[in-house]
Amino acid sequence: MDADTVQKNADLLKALAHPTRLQIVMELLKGTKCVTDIQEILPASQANISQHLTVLRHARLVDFAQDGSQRCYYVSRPKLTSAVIELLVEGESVTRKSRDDLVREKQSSGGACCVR
Amino acid sequence: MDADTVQKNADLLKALAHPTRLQIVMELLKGTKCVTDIQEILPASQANISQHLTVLRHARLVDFAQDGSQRCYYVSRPKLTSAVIELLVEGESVTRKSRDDLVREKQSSGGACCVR
DNA sequence: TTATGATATTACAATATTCGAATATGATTT
DNA sequence: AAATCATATTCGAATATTGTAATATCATAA
Repeated sequence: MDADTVQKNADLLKALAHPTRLQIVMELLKGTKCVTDIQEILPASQANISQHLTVLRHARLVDFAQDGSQRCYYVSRPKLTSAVIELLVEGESVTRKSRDDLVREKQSSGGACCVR
Repeated sequence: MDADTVQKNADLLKALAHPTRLQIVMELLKGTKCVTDIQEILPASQANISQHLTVLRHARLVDFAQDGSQRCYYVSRPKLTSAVIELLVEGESVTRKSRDDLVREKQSSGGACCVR
């Protein structure tokens, strides 16, 4: 990943990294919704939801189709977002390694490790 | 996902959502490294790298094993982090839908859509 | 065309993040 | 014990994010 791509991907993650925005995306993955629909589901004001949708839109994670006075929002990169959310839901447990574990790893797998 | 889990997962994403931290994790996925090793790879100061490692550690994304005066950092949830990074590298292209697309989706898939 | 419903924008205060500079801590070597 | 290497912490200024309140826009209905 070149520096520019790293920055873009960090920005993408940042857009997802807010509880309200994460919930909005999860709801939209279930189906297209307008702002009012989202308001009925999440405990946030209309203005606030609209602001979060703007952030998600700028990150190109969601988009909308206009339907009269409503805007039907949908997830514009559903595979990416649903896969990330799946991974979060799975919730890998934390691995702890001792110095000795690292020494052993260095032995077996060639040596890409800082341990002596 | 209950409210508490949403918050925790948003925090996890936030820890990853910084270019320097994302790069640190990518480097550590290649192999355990101490702070000095990371300094030689990334364009950031010692203090700054240490600060970012603290953030990653608090998010339980990395941990270290002490080796004398060095700290060998490693990724403590490698499946989660490598899978997320894989997805970012793949880079799903953005889908754009018209109102008519949404109407059609509503027709076929039952009706979980806000469109008329 | 006035009213209303749906959504966006602006302004602003509160809070959080970021990074550099300086300093501290802890282990190892001399 | 003093010097040195590896790393962490603290402080503070700059910047960014967040939420609320108020207002604006825009489409439709009356």
